[in-house]
Amino acid sequence: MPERQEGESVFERIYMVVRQVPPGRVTTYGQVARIVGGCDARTVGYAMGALKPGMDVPWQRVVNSQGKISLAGSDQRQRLEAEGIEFDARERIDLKRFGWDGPDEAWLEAHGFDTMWFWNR
DNA sequence: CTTCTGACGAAAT
DNA sequence: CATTTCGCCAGAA
Repeated sequence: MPERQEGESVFERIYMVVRQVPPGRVTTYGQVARIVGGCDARTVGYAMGALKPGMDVPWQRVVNSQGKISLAGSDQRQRLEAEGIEFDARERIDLKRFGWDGPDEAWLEAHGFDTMWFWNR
């Protein structure tokens, strides 16, 4: 079974996964937590909140399970629209259209994540 | 060492 | 639909 590498905190593994989300697609706090394993959606939120300038993580591509933006008063919506993502009249993103499928099995394997996620996704 | 504090989610009520 | 509850974090005070 996959184990965390020495020196890799849960936050660092969360950032690794979020960096895999391509422009024009979004993931959710819960989905990232399921991929990383060993943490929950709340932890992913904490990790995003702990980002510091220069960390190069596409935080704008992480939205909540309802397809809405959780961080009010930011330019998150503008950033996403600039990538081609559309919002409906209720400020929601259609996850069926813009949701990310998640990393492929090879990537999970190469980075020490549980590949069972791939089959349970 | 303890307490507090944040970008969440699913289920039960 | 609105609330409540509780769950594998990290850094600052």
